[in-house]
Amino acid sequence: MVVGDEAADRLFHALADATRRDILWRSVEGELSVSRLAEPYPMSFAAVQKHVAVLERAGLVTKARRGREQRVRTEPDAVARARQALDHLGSLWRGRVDRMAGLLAGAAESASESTHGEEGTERWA
Amino acid sequence: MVVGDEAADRLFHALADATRRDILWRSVEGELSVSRLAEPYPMSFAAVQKHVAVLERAGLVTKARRGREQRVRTEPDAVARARQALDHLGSLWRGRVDRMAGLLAGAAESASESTHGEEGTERWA
DNA sequence: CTGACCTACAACCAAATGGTTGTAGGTGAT
DNA sequence: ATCACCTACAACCATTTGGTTGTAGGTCAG
Repeated sequence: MVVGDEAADRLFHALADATRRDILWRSVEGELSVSRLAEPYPMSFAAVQKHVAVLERAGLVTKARRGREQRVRTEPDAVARARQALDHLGSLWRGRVDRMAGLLAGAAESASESTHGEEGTERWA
Repeated sequence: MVVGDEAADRLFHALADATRRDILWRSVEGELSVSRLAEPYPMSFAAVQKHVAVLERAGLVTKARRGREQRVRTEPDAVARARQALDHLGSLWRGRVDRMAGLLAGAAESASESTHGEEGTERWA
């Protein structure tokens, strides 16, 4: 593990399963109990429980006791973090294109710091 | 697999590993050969080869023969797709908040189609 | 042609994943 | 108190994953 970002590992891993994404989708629309969430899926309740646990460890959802059931709520900050990561990747790519365009154009503005490298910035914000 | 979106599975799974993210990051900055990419990591060349294969199956990178080596290039469209997916999730969440705010405010603009449900839209675009 | 290098792929292995069933602890209603 | 329900968690199993080594095919330089 060269870059060692456990949080991003958990985040993307949690998103890398259709059932979990579906759970997340449905949790966005309203807080549901775990058993209510489990109903549509062709698997045991325990399996869904595990999926929710994965989402929870990734910080994508939180559980809150509401009487005897436990309601699952999405945590939008985590989603925003994942988006930010991909945004950053996109900006890197755009930066590369800009740099190449700059080379082709003859490197007019050589003093610009935005193309300097940016090695010090955190990779995942 | 309730929603059955294999592409999203592969996409997020590919992103769910620090080494693969690092490879992707470095590939954005410039096309490198597989062996050049493999150099920094404390694992065998074959292991890195497998990581690149995972990124390739996810559509995140493509390989192009350049003489005897094979240069790895990032495919920005796939990154954009992943971002779109998370954007959609974010917009769903925002929509829910708006809907709740609307309920609290007394549902002034009831004719708005933006809060109607949107069940027909593809989940991953 | 030979040797060095880059790549591809198979075989194998330990560990993690995704699923199951079973058991047990709380909570609410009767 | 009892019953029904929701949840948590352990034990277990098949498959996948991430890593290894080894073998083999191309491609460039000498």
